[in-house]
Amino acid sequence: MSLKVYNTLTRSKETFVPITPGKVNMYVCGPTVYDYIHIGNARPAIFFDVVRRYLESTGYEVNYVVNFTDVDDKLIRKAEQVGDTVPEIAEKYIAAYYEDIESLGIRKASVNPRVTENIPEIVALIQDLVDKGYAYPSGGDVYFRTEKFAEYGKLSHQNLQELQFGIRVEVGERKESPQDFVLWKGAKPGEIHWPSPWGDGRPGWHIECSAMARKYLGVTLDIHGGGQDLQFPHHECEVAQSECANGHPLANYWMHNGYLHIDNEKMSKSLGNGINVKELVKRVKPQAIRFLFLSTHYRNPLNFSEDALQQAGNGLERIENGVANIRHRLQSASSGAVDEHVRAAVERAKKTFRDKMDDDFNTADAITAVFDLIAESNAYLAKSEATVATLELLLDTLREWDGVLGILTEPAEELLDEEIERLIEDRTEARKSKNWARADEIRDLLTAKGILLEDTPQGLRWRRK
RNA sequence: GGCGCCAUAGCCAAGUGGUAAGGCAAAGCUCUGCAAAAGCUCUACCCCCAGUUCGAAUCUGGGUGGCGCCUCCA
Repeated sequence: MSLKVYNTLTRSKETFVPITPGKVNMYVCGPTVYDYIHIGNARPAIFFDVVRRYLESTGYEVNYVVNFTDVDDKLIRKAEQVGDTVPEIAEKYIAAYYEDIESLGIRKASVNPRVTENIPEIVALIQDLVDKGYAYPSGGDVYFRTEKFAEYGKLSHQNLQELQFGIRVEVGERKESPQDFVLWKGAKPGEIHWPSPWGDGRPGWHIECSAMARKYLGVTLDIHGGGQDLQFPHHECEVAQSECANGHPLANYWMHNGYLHIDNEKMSKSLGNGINVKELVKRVKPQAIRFLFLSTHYRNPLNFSEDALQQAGNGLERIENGVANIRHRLQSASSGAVDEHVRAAVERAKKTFRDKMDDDFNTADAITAVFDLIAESNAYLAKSEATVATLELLLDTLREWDGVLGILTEPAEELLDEEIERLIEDRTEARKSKNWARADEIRDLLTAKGILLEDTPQGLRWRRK
């Protein structure tokens, strides 16, 4: 089975065929760095990280570009509020962004281009559009002449005539038509600005992605991703700009992840229900967050709640226990061939995992393959004999999957302090002499310290709870 | 006004024509000195009504309820 991707452009699942065999160019809209990222930002970050990892795991070389919008109204406002410059604000939140994505196990993109470092490319692109008659300067701004692009609306499936303008945002006075959008904004006095043929100013929001996508990945991308909320107007405008300038499709596959709600409400600043990644990872295991996000299909809305988080954490623990069970058994396993029943189960599970991921990245179903294999593994572990080869096969498989999902932590070899070591030994002695009272006393003592003791047929083991 | 999404067990959630995956939680059992881990068992008139079909959670029509976008939210 080959990879199928749901394409927003055609509203259907299509077989994925990259432009260059073996390579994938992927562009995902990144954050506007005026604040810490919240869990709504984390959803696409995690999901597209998984897309990238999966593509790589199947042999593709992925060139993954995520931009930073490091100058815009929000940054300018923030800078005014706190008395810093726009670049200072950007620097601060870009650093925070890197910390946050790392804490969530999100790998860095191949490139993270910034708007402010690509002004010449942006100006050149606007100039190109002006020259071709798709854009016009007006009062220091430059606007895109939307009705000149007949295909405008093809991505979000909107009809230009049916759109109602000015519902949410006021229509600018300098526009020829209300549906036109800004490519270059003339600077107000004192604002950060760059020179351009139309006067000092800064790029509009949409143009940056068109310019950077072209610069770093070429005129046509294999995959362009982002949150559903970007579909219109942002991505629609990108399509218009890029396709008018380049004469080629901007992207072959458009992928949009669904919204994230909090307690069944849309997450928004006005409701004050936003949750910072930084805050969250302090009290919740990052892997549990990934697990939660990946247990719902990416195009469906995801409701984020404490309850859901707790459930995800419990589910994850089952997988972690399964892995720990294998590791522990490894110490007492014998040499010998791989168990045939397990080998067959591994093959089955691998096929399921791959088929499900190939089906438009159905991570929710792929995770069931993980649970199935954990169940097989636990059953095998219950047998009196276990071979190292079999256990290694199980671990390798789980590791391979985790290379895609990123939901497991490799436990560091941790040493206990001497006092605890001594207590554990005392307890072992107490148990030998059937001094249950003393044994339980020590168990309770250690439990209070967050250390859980488990007596298994293969001997004692402990873990942190 | 236009475009679109969602509704499946107590909770989360796959499945989009062949008779309801998986996880969490709860309960019971097995194993166990105790505990943990694990295993087993158990839980669904798929929002409603009508239609198409040999067969519908799945397709069509009509409802009900919730939600989103319509020019600077991921």
